[in-house]
Amino acid sequence: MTELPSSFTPSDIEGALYDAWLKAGYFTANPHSDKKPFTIVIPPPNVTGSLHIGHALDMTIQDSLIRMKRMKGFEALWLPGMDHAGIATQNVVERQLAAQGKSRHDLGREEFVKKVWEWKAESGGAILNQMKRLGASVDWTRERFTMDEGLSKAVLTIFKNLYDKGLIYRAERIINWCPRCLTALSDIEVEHQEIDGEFVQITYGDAGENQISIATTRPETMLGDGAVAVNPNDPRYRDMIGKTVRLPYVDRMIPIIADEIVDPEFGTGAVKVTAAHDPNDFEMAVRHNVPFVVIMNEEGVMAGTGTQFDGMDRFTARKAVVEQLRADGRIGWEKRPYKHSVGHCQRCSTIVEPRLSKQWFVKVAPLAQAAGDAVRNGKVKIDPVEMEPRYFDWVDNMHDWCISRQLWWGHRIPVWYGPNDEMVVVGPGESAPAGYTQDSDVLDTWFSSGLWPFSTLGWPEQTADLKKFYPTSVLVTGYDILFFWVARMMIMGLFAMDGVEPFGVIALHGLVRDKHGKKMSKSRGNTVDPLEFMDKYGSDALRFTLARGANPGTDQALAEEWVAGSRNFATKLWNASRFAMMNGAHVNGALPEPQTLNHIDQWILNRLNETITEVDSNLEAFEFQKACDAVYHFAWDDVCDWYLELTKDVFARGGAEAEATKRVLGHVFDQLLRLLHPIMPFITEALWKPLTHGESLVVAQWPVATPLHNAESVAGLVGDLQTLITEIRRFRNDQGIKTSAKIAARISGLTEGGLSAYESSVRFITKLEPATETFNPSAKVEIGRFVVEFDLTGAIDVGAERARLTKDLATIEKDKKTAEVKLNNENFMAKAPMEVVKEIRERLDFCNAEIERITALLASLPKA
RNA sequence: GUCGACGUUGCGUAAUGGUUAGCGCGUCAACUCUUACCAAGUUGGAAGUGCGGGUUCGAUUCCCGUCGUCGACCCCA
Repeated sequence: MTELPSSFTPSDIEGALYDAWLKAGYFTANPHSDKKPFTIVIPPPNVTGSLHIGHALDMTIQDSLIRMKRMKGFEALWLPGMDHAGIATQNVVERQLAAQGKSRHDLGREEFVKKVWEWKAESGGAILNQMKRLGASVDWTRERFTMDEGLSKAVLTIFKNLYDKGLIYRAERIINWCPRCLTALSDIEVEHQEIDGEFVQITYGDAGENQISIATTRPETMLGDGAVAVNPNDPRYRDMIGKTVRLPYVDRMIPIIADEIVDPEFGTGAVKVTAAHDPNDFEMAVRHNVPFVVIMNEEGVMAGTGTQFDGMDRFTARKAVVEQLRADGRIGWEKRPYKHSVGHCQRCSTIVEPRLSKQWFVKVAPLAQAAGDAVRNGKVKIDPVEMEPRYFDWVDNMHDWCISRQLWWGHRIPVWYGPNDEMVVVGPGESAPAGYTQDSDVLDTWFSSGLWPFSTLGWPEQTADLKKFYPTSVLVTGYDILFFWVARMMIMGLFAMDGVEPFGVIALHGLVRDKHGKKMSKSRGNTVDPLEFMDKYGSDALRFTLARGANPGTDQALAEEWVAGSRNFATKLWNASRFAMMNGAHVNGALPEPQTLNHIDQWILNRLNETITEVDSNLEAFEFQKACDAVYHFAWDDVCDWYLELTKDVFARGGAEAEATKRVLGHVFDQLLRLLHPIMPFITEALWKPLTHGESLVVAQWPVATPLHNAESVAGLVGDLQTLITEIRRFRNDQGIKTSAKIAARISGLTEGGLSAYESSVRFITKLEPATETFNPSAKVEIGRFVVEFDLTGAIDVGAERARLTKDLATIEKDKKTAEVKLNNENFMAKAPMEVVKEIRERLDFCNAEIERITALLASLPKA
């Protein structure tokens, strides 16, 4: 009945199955259906990106949820897309131009942007095809890009709305400036790194005038100083407050001011105030009316100081300034190297220059308040809850958000300036008055990706999609971007959608680390390529490995061996299904009434039900590891190792019992494959179709548990059967009897134990022949109420048997002692709960019985 | 600097105030047998709660300290 090849080759089936799914339109959501919606928007990967193992994990989780919900009858929408990644993308294209000896300025803005679109068409979005390899059941008909027309309109709309409400403003501030990318950066685009710098004491003022020593790590910025600050309570400097001191080289008199923020213990206790090149100094300058002196151009080159240092790069100038100071005897102590942490551009690692400039900002306080409240009042749940403090930490302490970028690739700020400094914000469909020119900057990419959960559904239009699928059900992402992106979506979603949250649950997972729990990085050389793993072991194996390692909010380790292990699981599943089908497993007609089935069939149905419950509840709770473990052990241990082995004897005997078992076997595999489908979509589909002749697992119904009445007694009976078989196997193993060797044995106690019907199965599995007339029992194993006597005709290894029994005895005696100590402890007896005391008493009784039994067995062994 | 997390067999992890601390990979041993599975499989085995103190009848679990690892945030010029 089946043509399944004898081994499983993932690459033979994956591509074809995915194409068939697409062709059938299974992933396309219908906004007009009566089904309840279940929506996930993909955290949009970068248009320049390619699939790394973190994406693979993120997508595996999302796909598993979506596929399960789809099977449960939800109108499931998983919406894919990408963001335009302003700086990263612009850098890629600029690098290409640089290779031809050109810069973007040679092309001009319009041509350059055209070039970027061309690049996107040619090489952007490689990751989308890689998602297909993974089996992602996303709705490709709804693929979105943050620079699309619709999403751009959303950006304009929200900009205007925020501006009109006074939540966007333009101001001159100190911002993080990258002198290489020539753009402003937000706080989160700056990475702090420890570097070896210098810390130098410098004396200001000439002999005969006021003099004061400051200390700095950035000597070159002295040229832009507007004041020197001291602590008002510092006795060393109290008399100097209010006086002025001469700043060398620029020959400017600057005041000595007093500010509490100055730490008398640090450095010299006197701080230079460079208002235009340091955020703290900026604050102080505002408090004390210190002038802002800009001493560098946008490329970080000294300019406008009127000194010999003009034209030098900031780091060259640093050396030159120190040399000059030293020559002039103004240097006191010098600490070099001086380790301190300095901000670097996330994209190009250039040291960030704090720079005074006019930028656009979002006033986040009221918005962040709402974003925090949505979680505080339970509208949005963060899973796991332990991650909540991190979220609050962030949203409750957010600085205003600098959203303008001096780039060409991105959404251009919709503000136009008139000839006399007039300013208008131009919304969608509006146009600027004649003679106005548009702001040349673009918006931060996060500004548009913050709109993702609703801009992708058509907002600001009131589309059917928006009505059906917003708010989205769950957002799945790594905890590492909880603040970067999630907080921004909360802010934007609550604002744009009148307080309706963008998602109900934020399900956070961890990072994928290497086998030893170390962070993967190119410099460490411990990165892994998900595509390579898919090639070698199949997508299902990679998905299963990732899902099986995923505990909410915690990092997971990954090693190639684990992926190979999952591949082995897939192979096992393949062969077990082949076995089932070869033996006539089917799903035709109703499942027989459980009470008409043999105990083994009843037992496996019950284990199936338990597994369904476990998998279902754990998937719903994002407990992927537990769900995977449950289905893995059911499939391998219960089904393959026990059930299939036990059916062999049933099939060999044939008859009505075998016919019933074929139906049960079909049902078990049918349901097992459904359960596993969200996590391993390909192999399950490939097996399920020939087994059931159904249309597709993608649209098959999710299993529902139907517990049996006598589950417990059946479980007890099969448990006894398993113990009996295991003990016989162990005996055979201890005795060094070959697996294939058949030996004669007499089994007693089966009738009393309720297992008389299974003697044939036991003998089949353990290769025991019935006792004949010449049977000569030479060894005995007691297993509870069962006794197995073997005819080994002198072949018994008494030493091995004695060693084993002695060891068992020691273990049980230790247990007995533990129990006795407790029971003899007056405090324990007085204070421990009754159930616990009862348990310990029963334990003691059990130990005594075991000791008696083992002792007797030892005594019965022939002397060595 | 501030805050946080974590320390369970060789490695990665799970659970738990009270029977015998579970699982995967690895490892050791034996086997590969009639109806599935040899880049595999079967069977059996060995091996673990960092250290010190406290609370408790009882701590791997709760508390404190310590050591170690990792992370986040911030920054003092």
